[in-house]
Amino acid sequence: MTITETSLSISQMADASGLSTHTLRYYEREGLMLGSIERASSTHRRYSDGDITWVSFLTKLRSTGMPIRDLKLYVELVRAGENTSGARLALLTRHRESVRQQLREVTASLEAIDIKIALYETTVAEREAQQTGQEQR
Amino acid sequence: MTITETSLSISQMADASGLSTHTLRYYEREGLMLGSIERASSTHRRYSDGDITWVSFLTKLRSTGMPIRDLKLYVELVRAGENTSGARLALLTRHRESVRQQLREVTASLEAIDIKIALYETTVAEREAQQTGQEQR
DNA sequence: AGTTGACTTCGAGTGCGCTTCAAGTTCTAG
DNA sequence: CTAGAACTTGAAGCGCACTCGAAGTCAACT
Repeated sequence: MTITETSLSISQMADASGLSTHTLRYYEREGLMLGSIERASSTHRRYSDGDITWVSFLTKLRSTGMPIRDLKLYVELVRAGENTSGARLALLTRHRESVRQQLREVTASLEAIDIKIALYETTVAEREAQQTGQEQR
Repeated sequence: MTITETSLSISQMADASGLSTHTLRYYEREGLMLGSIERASSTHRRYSDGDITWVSFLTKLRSTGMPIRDLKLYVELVRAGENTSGARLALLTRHRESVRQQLREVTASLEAIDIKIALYETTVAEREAQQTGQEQR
């Protein structure tokens, strides 16, 4: 049984996560990483499997609109240990509700845009038909 | 038959649109209004029915993430007249695709968050069960 | 006519999330 | 061993979309 321990350089991590190296360092500076990143050469970062998983979850929270401020709260709870699971659950549940609300709003606005598009489609089709008629004259 | 011509002050418009009076003036400054807003007292704005409809559509575009820059392009097309309907259709269609993409991404991230929440729910339930057990001792 | 509150302009300020810069250090390939 | 690419830090800068402040004008009520 071989355990494959992945360890990525910052640019590999950037590729893997879709974040820039700048953003990865920024997140670390902001205290969004669980612990301190291992340093292979005592200066160059090496990202572990755990780091990859963690950053991946951070991006899920970010892409659903959670502000950095709240990410900080969440990471602090995780660092504080198992007895904060209630608080973490509360935080995530609250966030989920806001995401759902956001989805409802975007979907509703999208419907209005759909209607507008449909309108333009008929307008454009009519204009094209008219132009074809002119060509026949 | 009575035609009810609505005409709102800026603060009424703010209430009606959900935007602040600051934002309404800002939009106007940025050239996002179709024409110039009527001035009742030659200084105080009066928003017409048409203005209300227009701002309402602007907010649909904004709430789906269209940047101000693109709103400007759109309003310029509308101002330029009927023969830009093809370009407007293209702009809106492109935006719709980006909104759909955005919805897909958020939905996917939300699923990951759902899974995490489910995990915490069992953890919290277990901790509570354990605590109850301790109380019984 | 006076007071209070809503309105005006224009420029500056804010918060967010990166992003870039500068100057130096370290790794890697030949 | 050396050249060049990749990495390091800390601070400054940027783009976006508002948001606020100051100083003054106008409206509506008593």
